[in-house]
Amino acid sequence: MGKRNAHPTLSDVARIAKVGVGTASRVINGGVNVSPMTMQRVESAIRKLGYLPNHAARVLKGGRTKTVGLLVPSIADSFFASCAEAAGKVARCHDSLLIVAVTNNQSDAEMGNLDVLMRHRPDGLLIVPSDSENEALATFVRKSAIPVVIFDRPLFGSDCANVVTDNFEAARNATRHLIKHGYKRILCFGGEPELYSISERLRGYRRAMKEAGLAPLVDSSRCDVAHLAARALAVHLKHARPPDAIFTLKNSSTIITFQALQQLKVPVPARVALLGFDDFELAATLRPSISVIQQPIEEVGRRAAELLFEQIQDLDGTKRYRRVNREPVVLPSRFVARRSCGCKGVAAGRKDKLVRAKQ
Amino acid sequence: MGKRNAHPTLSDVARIAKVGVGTASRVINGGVNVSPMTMQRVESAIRKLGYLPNHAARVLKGGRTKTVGLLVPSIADSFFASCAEAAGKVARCHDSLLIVAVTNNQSDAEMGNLDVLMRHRPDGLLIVPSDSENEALATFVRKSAIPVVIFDRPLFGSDCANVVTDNFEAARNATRHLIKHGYKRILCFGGEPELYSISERLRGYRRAMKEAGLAPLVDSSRCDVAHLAARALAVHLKHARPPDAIFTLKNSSTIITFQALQQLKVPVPARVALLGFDDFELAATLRPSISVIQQPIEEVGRRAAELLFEQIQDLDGTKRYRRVNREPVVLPSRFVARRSCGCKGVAAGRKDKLVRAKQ
DNA sequence: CTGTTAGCGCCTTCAT
DNA sequence: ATGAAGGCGCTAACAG
Repeated sequence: MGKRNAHPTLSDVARIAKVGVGTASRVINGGVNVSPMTMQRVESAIRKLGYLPNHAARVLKGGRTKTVGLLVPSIADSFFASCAEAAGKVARCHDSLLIVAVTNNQSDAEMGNLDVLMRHRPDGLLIVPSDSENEALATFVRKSAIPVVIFDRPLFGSDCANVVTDNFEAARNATRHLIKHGYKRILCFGGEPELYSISERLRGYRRAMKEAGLAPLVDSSRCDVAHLAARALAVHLKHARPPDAIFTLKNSSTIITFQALQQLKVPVPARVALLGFDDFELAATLRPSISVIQQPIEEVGRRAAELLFEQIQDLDGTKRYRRVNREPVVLPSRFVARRSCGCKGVAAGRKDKLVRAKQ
Repeated sequence: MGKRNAHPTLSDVARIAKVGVGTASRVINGGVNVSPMTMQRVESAIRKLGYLPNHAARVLKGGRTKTVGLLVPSIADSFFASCAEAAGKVARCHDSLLIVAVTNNQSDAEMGNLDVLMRHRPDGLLIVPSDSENEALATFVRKSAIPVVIFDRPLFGSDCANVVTDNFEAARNATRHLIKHGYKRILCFGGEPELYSISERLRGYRRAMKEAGLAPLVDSSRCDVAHLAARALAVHLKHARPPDAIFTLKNSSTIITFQALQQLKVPVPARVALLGFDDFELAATLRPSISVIQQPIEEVGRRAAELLFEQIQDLDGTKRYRRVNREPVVLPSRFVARRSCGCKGVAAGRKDKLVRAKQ
């Protein structure tokens, strides 16, 4: 029974095949300069033993670890999950695996987990910074011996590649869209403004309002909890001059707002229009369907990973890693007009493209 | 500039601190038998160098790798993403990291990725088998030198721990619920019956129907594509005796069915009731709200990981790994009555618990 | 073509 | 309390 034995080593293989370890090594590495017959013997020994190269030993020899660290706020969040999947695909193409750590958007957890991650000597790092101004993280990244790509948010003071979406422009356009519909009192709601992406969206909103000569109306009160959000909205709605449209700054805000509106029995878009940043699976199925800004989620993950592997491969050529102080890659979002903003929405019967394929 | 240098090693630290590597080693490992002064010197050297223990070297010495392999169909799927997050939390408590590989439910990719995973010598494996009857996988698992926990689905012919939900019972109960409502022609729709969990649900449905003396009505046609599903449903609805209720076997089927019904302008539940397996974020927000069976998703991931670490720790005690041929852990699902099945749903104003917290 | 050997970074005795 | 030395599994360099 070769069952549950400790892992066989290359010298086990060599012994069984009656060759030297060097030869055995050559075989697992493509078998150059090995006679066909020897090759056969070694290969059968490998099969017989169920030999698998010990990754750690290879790493120790100074090679690539064929792992990439992924440090994101959460892996259960659909946005980051999709990014992770896309990045994982790219990694697999480079024969690499993802090592995942989560931050929950907390800077202390972030640094701690980064530390743990680094012990595994990943060939590169894919990071969504919990805080774009995290000085410690920026310093770490600057000193890092391995390539790093920051995505979804920037990291100020770091000099590495960065992939984000056009939060500002997209929000500005979306707000303009609402303005074109004739709405005057557009409430900008939800989202934590300390996150860079949110603040950019907020800035886009403000800009568009200003350009149109309208007074901005912002409520950044935490709306993580549905009933709190409902209460906050109720207050706005009872105002002497209530908002005639709401622009929500993130996925969950949009959903919570919609739920609150539904609960308050406020007709959408008749009395209040709704437009959200970030698409979600059922946005087209809700009644009314929700107009949104759709970020190229998977592309964010993919591009970030591609950029990372480009740099990793650069390292193979030159001895020392030369940092390319790239301009941030800004991926365009796309406005999806559905009904909640007052548009007629997509033609009936034409199915709307979902954000991501369910399997 | 200590910038972008290769990783400093323990002997670098020792040199700077003017001590032997042995002493330096003792310091990073808790510092027993080290004088406070030496300790200081070494610690400052560590900080100065930004030293991080090389994981690979430790592994090579024969210790734990502090990594757990996670092999799932997809990480973008909300079910597995939530499982992964929960498992990751448990792993972190054990000072371990998750190495992720995806299978896309394809057996060949599965074995290949498993191979890559194993090179990293994870301390244990968390697997969702792409196919419960995958003989190769079962054999691998049986021979595996490290603990394995299979979850979400069983793996026949493997003797390891298994965490699943009560697919059969939950489906049976749900079907009974529909029957209690008085529906006679209940269509069971969607889901690929080759997946064990789906087939169990189907079995539960059949059982309940049989017990009630009703004729089962099953349509397992692929409903991955919305318009195909719509067409299939349209056919059923045009039937001389159309179904008066639909029981969908998985998340995406439920959603697609709902969309199709909406498009066909079939009133729910008035003309056709709907009940789905698996909750989803907006199930309570759709009109009508969708009654579902809610699986304890995070608990699946958590329990699987806990079971795994139990076994990993067992290994520390005994030399050899003793396989505990555990009974499968069956986690109970919960029926959530909303309106689509004909129930009055949760009290208005009471917010429904979401499947998972958005952040 | 093939065998032998020197480390990679670390931890663990074993002396001191 | 500390330093020295062996070896974990592997690859690359060198000798045959």
